[in-house]
Amino acid sequence: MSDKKVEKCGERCALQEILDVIGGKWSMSIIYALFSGKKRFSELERLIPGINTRMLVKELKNMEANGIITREVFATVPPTVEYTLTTKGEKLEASINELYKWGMEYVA
Amino acid sequence: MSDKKVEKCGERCALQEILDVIGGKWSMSIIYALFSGKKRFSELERLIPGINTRMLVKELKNMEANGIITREVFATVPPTVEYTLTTKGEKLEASINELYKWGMEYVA
DNA sequence: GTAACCACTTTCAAAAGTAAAGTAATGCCT
DNA sequence: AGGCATTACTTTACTTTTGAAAGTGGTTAC
Repeated sequence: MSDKKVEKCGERCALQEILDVIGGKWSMSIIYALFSGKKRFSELERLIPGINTRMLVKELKNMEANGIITREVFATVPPTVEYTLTTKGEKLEASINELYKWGMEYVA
Repeated sequence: MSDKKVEKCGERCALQEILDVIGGKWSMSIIYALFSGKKRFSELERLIPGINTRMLVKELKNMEANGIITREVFATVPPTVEYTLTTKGEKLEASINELYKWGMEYVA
């Protein structure tokens, strides 16, 4: 009766968590961009070609809610916001690099 | 002017390829199910709770087009169709297992 | 004073996803 | 012989998500 989540869905639960974090169309690009250190909103926008503001905002919010990034606001002028990977986020590096290698190898 | 794809987008191209394959809402679940061997359409439907027929069809077609699964039809009655991972598909196992471990570790 | 910078928000159309029912060929049961 | 089940999908109608573009508000450089 304890260990709820693991007991309840185990494998599939992990899968759900993963998909919620990296399943989105842009999440992986964002995480990838953040591997090289914290970034401001506009930096991310420039680093990820094709993304639009709305989606970047949404994904960042989702990632913050999922605990894989932190958002820090600076009362500068103009205002500055920095996004950083948490430990949980950083731990995705191995997985994403693996996927990445696969992608590089299999681009037809 | 040659080596088009690599030259044109390099890193980002690999990312696109990856997302096209595992970025869809259900792709990873399907690939995961196929790691344990070929499956029929209805087996996949049963193995992946929550998916609907239309989406399963769509994802399978997409995966076939992406060369990560093969589709084999048997003229039995009722007809049987088997889906199998290609080598390209199988090569995703390491990456997905990595992600998987992450998911298991960080399910809050 | 007006144009630009930053980090968003809003609006609306388009694309993607979901649910549920339908299709065609056959076999099994009664 | 009629009806139901099985398999692998289609089709239709609908909801949700995403995308493109313009707008907001405070400040500062020109």
